[in-house]
Amino acid sequence: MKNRVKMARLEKLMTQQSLAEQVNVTRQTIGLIEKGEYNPSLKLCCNIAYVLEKTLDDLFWEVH
Amino acid sequence: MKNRVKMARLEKLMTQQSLAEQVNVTRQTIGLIEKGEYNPSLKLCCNIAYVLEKTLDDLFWEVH
DNA sequence: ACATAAAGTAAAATATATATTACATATAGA
DNA sequence: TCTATATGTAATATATATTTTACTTTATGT
Repeated sequence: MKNRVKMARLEKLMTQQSLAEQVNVTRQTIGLIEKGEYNPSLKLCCNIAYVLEKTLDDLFWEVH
Repeated sequence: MKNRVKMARLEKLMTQQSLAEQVNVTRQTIGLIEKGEYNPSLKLCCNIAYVLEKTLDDLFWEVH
């Protein structure tokens, strides 16, 4: 579950904590998603994408 | 969690059962996802998109 | 050197996605 | 009418995402 969340977050100069608050999860959840160790829910992915002003494909899609 | 899975599946003349088998979940899971009653995992969304030859955005993204 | 913010990490608890089993309904074909 | 296929739906069980709490590390500023 590699993704581009961390890059997109840093581009917006946003901390894990503030991203977490805006999408209503804990800092730990964001950390694990960025590390690729979680398989997050679609709803959470959408919320993250929305806050970071990206789309699902931008952050999570990879051509097989 | 509205989405366009059912449309994409029908376009490929594929049954819930066969889609389910190709992404390794049960028929019921596909049915509930199509109804929008589940909040599927990212991994499952990616697998569905891959089998249906779509991207995440094609099937699951909606502009807020 | 000290303090603070940000991030890494881990164990246990909780919430929920998904599986399993089972039964019902609708439709199309023989 | 009978049969088979596809789908809808529900209850219970299981796997796992996410929370909670807590400790640690790293960097930055004073």
